[in-house]
Amino acid sequence: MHLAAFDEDIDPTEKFREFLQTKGMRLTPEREAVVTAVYATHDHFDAEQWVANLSQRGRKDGASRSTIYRTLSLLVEAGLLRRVARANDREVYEHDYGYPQHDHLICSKCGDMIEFANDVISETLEKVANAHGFRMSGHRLEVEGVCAKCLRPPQRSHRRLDMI
Amino acid sequence: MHLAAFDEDIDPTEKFREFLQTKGMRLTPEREAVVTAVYATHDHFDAEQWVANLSQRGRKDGASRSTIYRTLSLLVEAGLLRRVARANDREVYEHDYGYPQHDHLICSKCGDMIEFANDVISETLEKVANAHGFRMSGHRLEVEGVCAKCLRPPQRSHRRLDMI
DNA sequence: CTACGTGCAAAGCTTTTGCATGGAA
DNA sequence: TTCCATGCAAAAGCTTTGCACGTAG
Repeated sequence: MHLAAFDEDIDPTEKFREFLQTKGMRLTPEREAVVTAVYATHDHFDAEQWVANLSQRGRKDGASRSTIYRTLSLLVEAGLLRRVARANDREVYEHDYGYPQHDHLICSKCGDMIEFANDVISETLEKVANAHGFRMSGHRLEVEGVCAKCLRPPQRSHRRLDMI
Repeated sequence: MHLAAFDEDIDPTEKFREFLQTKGMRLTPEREAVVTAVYATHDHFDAEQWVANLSQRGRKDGASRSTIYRTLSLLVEAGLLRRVARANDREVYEHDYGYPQHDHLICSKCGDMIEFANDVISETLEKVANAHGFRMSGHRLEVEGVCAKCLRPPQRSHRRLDMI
């Protein structure tokens, strides 16, 4: 699946530097540490996860809590990250650059977030927005329910239902 | 537009009382004050709005902050309310009983929430969920962007752009 | 030398909770 | 008398901010 387009082949750090430049800001070692860290894998994450990780490291390899929060906001502004849901009262982030648009099924039992891509939804939203003269810049769709894994009755203890 | 179905013709307070009974709880004057208040109009609202309003009133006509928060959660459980978005760091609620399913366009300029109903979206979500063996219980869809009103250049002060 | 950045600690906010008091059944 | 409820004040928990100090250009 190759969805890369126009500017999506330069790496996130570079894209971030460009964004910062347009705002008269610099790509500091701390900011770079944050981009590198969050782009190392395509997992969903929240701010505290990286605070725990990055605020321990040496000076030029990590960043403080304040800097992490400030940088995450900048990354969202830059179009590199997307605030995609909320779990345990924390904002959940994910990459918004270099990956195809998608939404999530969120399991209320185990918290798992299952990604799915569906063109019908985005097309429909376009139409609805147009019909209202609304200029859509993005959306956030959280589908709540129980995932297949959690629906399967526990294998260990049979007959558990009888206990209820 | 008459969408009322099976049990949707008894009033919210009564439905709440039934729900509470199944949990061995009572419909107190405080709880009743909350249901009545939030069901008086079909507007979107957040908890603090009603804290400001109801916590001022006399004993049996209002409710304290704690009771309001606790009651709102019960109303969500009961299927009477739905947490539909988040604005200014507050949970936004709306009726989930007696009104057809819908989602929202949220203007990032003025904060306005425009309701829209679209069957294609719910149908698509059903399909996606089924395909993943996911039992969907609901969803939350927030479409971000700028509404028609805010897109129109301000009429009052012409040439405002020159001032920037 | 001037502006931008960082880190720390404190503040800000919404929402939740512990606890003592009060009331319904 | 036994639970369920309320209200108050405090706690919790994430995120933001004021401020003093550094440092790049």
